[in-house]
Amino acid sequence: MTSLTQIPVTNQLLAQLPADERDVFMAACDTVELAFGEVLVEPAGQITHVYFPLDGFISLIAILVDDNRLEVAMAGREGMMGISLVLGVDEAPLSALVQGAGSALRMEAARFQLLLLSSPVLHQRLKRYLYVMMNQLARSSACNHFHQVEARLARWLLMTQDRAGSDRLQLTHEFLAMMLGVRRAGITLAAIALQARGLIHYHRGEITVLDRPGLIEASCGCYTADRALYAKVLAPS
Amino acid sequence: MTSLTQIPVTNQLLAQLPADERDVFMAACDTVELAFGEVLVEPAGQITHVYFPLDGFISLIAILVDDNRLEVAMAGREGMMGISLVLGVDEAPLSALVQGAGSALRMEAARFQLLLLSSPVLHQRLKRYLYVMMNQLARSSACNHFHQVEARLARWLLMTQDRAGSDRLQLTHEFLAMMLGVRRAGITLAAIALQARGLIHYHRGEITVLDRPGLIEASCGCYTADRALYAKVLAPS
DNA sequence: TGCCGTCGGCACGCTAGCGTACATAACTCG
DNA sequence: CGAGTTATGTACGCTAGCGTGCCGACGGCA
Repeated sequence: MTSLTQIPVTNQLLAQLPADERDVFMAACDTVELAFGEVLVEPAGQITHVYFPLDGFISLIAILVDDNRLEVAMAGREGMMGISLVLGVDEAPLSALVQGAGSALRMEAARFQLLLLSSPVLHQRLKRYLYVMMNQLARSSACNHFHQVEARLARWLLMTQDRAGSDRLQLTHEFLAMMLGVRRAGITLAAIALQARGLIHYHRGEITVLDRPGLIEASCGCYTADRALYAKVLAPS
Repeated sequence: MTSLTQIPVTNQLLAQLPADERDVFMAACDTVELAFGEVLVEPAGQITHVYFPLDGFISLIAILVDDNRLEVAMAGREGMMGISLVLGVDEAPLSALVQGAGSALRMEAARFQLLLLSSPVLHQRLKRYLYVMMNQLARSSACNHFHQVEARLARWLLMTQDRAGSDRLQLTHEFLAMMLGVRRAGITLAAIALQARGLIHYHRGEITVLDRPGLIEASCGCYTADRALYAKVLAPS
């Protein structure tokens, strides 16, 4: 637990709350560091805390009964982890893996559910976030099915860059392969192609985004569509 | 055209409500017939009504900006259409296509949102339904990515049979291809394989399920997983 | 009875991505 | 510096599914 004063509240779900609601809410949070690779919750496990990332970010991963796994969503400073509690269910549907180290605001689950009752603006905002997530899940479903690895990789890098807030991403091909549900060798080929086009540069576990507009063009429209929906539904009112 | 059993004309989201809540709710509904092929709402369109299917059922289809489309969920008598309103958003995220003709209870959107405020049990139940849907979306995402057409077809037939309440399904290969996001020829091959194993029989637009346990075995575990989650989260309390 | 639209079987070459395996290169740490 | 570990490049044959097109069979309807 560290002091709140160090880090500005950059979580976009909390940033625009009315001052009174936000103060009460923040006072009930503590700030924690998320370590890369940390597993915050396993599927069917109990959600003990909610997390509002500040500069860390989290991959939400579906695990099938045959143990195939695929990243289905990401939660960074635009979102939160533990959204199921808004629906009154404290069982985690997905695995949550810290993908970018950094800080997050954390609150105990029971306290969160209580506070929600007296925070109408936050509550409404989280419901809208849930709506966006459902859409993104649906879109990802089709995207993963139809689009090629290179375009999906481009999309994924853009999503990660947004949440990392940096053009340098700590990512190995191996890790990317897990996220996209493809072979490591498949990522290597796609990465080579993106690098040859001057869109990224990478070297031993670090990928640098060189040409963001170019990367957007190389990605499928799903990246832009997701962003547009988020902006529309969660615009500051 | 008959089923093995008489269909109970009840929607499972409404069936177990306390009598007072249910009576109020039902009184505000009217019963409508859903015609096969009818499009209840287009993505980005406004949700004007919610539907609680009785023996009809609806496919929810994601449409990408490049016009690829894929069924991502189904709503039959176990569910509803228009769930976004529970989140306070009256814009449809997905296309809703009537896939099985039949009846449904319908209510105007504004009235639904009002009634929700005075129906705590229904409200809680619908939030739980939303939780199940999110899970199913996530699972489908991975399923569509990893599993083969034959297994996915088996899963899809089982899901459809549950909602149709009959072992005879009106389905062409063409239609199935659209739902699963594959070629018509791909469905033909998968259907031939399932028929050769004695699990189904089909003939010009009608598929009969012959061996349900066998079909479950031929499907990926995703069918069973979805059912188990629904049963757990939406069990009669 | 014959016509025609719909439905399903099948075949062709093609491509993306698979599973696997091995080689090199770059860092880490003793 | 040298040994071990990690990250990436690449190659092989293989498979599922693609896009397309054609054909026959069925069945509704005149």
